[in-house]
Amino acid sequence: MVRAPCCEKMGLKKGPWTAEEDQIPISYIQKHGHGNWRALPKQAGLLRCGKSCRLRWINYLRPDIKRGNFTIEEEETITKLHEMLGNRWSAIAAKLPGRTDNEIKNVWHTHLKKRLIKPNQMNSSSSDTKRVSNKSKIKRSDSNSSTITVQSSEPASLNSNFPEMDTTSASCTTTTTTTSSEFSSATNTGERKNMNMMNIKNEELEDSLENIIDESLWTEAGIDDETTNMTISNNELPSLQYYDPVFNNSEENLSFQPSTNFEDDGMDFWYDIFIRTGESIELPEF
DNA sequence: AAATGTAGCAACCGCAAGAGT
DNA sequence: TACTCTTGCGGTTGCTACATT
Repeated sequence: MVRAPCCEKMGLKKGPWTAEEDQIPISYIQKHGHGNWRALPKQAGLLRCGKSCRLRWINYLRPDIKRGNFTIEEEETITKLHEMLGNRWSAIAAKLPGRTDNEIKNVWHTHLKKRLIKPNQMNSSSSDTKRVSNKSKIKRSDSNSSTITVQSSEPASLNSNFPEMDTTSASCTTTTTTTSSEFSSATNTGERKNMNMMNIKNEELEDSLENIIDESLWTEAGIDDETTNMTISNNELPSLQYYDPVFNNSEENLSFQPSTNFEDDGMDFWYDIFIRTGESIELPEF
């Protein structure tokens, strides 16, 4: 199939829409609807391509568009849905009435992603906050005592698994940030409102970890099945203490207990977070 | 005050899927 | 079945406003 000539070659306008231009598709669609986007600008007398009209309508002119900043609830929804669906913006937008995929995509890239990545970016790319880690390790034990450890100072080799991520950040640590952020919010300053979310059953934990750290990551990292632990940095939450999540055998739930064992590098606080099911764990020596 | 850097957002581009012929 | 056309999606770009040096 021969590609249609671009807008400019057809003498059509590109770039930002004016208020006058906006009125044309609005009144046309009010009268006729938008059966055929390609035909719409011709019939409405607009020097734009159909694609541009469609985009303008969907992202801006639609009457049911919700204006204004995203609420905290909306942001939380986006974060959770993105965790489940990935970059399927239209699917995420479908769950947020009045919000467009483009808008959600922008919010994700400009706000939400940074919130999740920030701690680990410091870990991987900021020289003055870099923790000296003698080795990267990602290990997983058997299903009954699945201690997950991500301790990465060499994330570059993992980037191919997460092409959507900022190349300046560590894929490995970025991936685990989702988990660590949840831990942070669950344990920060005694605010335990998210604890229920983290009180997940063993299988769910396994499932969510499978989503967060897929098998190719383990392989790519050259990691075998042994022990695991996770290291994050966090100067966004200076009041956060070191928490040692200890699996509760009787309830088969994941729970957290504060620990006095934390490390101060001078610039940042660093936390090793252990996810473990089945039995209590021994903290390493720093 | 000017230059430079950064963030936010609207719009564009290329590709793929699905419908129609 | 093959081809054409349209639509929708996700990635990317470029403009503008604001912040910093």
